[in-house]
Amino acid sequence: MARMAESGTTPRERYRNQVRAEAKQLAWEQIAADGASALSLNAVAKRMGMSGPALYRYFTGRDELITELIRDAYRSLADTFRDAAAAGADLPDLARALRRWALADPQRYFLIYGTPVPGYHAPADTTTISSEIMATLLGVCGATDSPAPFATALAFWTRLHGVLSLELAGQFAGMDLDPEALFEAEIATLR
Amino acid sequence: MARMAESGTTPRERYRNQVRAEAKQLAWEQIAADGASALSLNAVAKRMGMSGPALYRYFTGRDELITELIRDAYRSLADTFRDAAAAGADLPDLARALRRWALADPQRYFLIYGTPVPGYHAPADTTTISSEIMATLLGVCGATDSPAPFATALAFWTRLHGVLSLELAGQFAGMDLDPEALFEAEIATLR
DNA sequence: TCTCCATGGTGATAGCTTGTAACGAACGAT
DNA sequence: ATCGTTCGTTACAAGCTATCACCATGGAGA
Repeated sequence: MARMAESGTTPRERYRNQVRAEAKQLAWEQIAADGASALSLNAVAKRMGMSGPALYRYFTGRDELITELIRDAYRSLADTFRDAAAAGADLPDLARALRRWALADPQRYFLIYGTPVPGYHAPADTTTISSEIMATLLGVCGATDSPAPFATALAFWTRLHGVLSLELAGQFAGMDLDPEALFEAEIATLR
Repeated sequence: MARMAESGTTPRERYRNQVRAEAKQLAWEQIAADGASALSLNAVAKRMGMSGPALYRYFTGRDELITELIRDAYRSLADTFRDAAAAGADLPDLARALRRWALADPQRYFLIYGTPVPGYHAPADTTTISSEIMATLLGVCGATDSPAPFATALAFWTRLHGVLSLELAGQFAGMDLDPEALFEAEIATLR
């Protein structure tokens, strides 16, 4: 075993990472189609051309795969926020970036902010990324010299999650509403 | 077959309703403990002392049981709102009644306003009850002579759902926050 | 180059789930 | 008392998670 520069550049590890990545990709598709509760390791494995238990060489079980997806979702949102902030976004810009990110894959949003599973406890590093997200948000609130940055950040979080999650859940369906206008209206309340 | 006054007062129907009610009760307990996705017809049946497939005489399948629970949840919330409104509640009172109702059984709240299952389509009568809930809310908004009742009702819905769902999901866990104070602060924004 | 072992893939198996089918018992209406 | 609907049972198919034993392969070192 050559230990090899510690970054996974061993041919074996490269292949391993490739398989894991492909599995996660298919898992995302399955989740987008039928929701997280319908995610099946077996189905993913078969779609990859290998038989059931093979995937257990790559993930200890269904839980680890889902946890990995949750981690990726957090990471993706954190990156989106970081990029927006780095580009000099103000609060409305950040809000719209959030909505775009959520609309791109609603189930990904719900994986983070949706109905919690009573038994599940998020691993430490996801809560770390969560803090990173809040920190970025707080930074933008501070840069916009709002009177109370922390209160503004909280309002950003709770109010935008309110409209956004209801929109994504399709709760505005029947009633004749424009979700985007509603979202913009909530943005306008943030100071 | 005696057709009997059309209300289920036939001994057979009484028993049937009883079994259905007990099954739903156990289902609620199971959902409160492990979430809706972990609801198992089999487990409910066994807990009732009867063997697996017996429950299929009472529910066409898992979906019908869950749909029934969703219906009951809507009904319960509609009643809570109706009672509050009848007791002359103003907007803050109604908001606090909502929070109490949600905290009493978070999974019941999420059954209505939580992560949607991509395939599932709610039956017509639940959307009817949903409208009833919105109507009650709109009525209270009108009675409090707010400038724009509909806009106020919408803000009530989206903002309170925002804080409440994050609280119920445990998203405020790590950070040193008082959910009730946060909820009250959002109430104060409703005019 | 050859050996050898960790790695990866397979089928078999246990135990759970949803649901259907076939059979027998019980209950109630006539 | 009879007779048919309803109810509960066991048996079964198909799917899932997850573990196991076994076999092939590929890369690291001699």
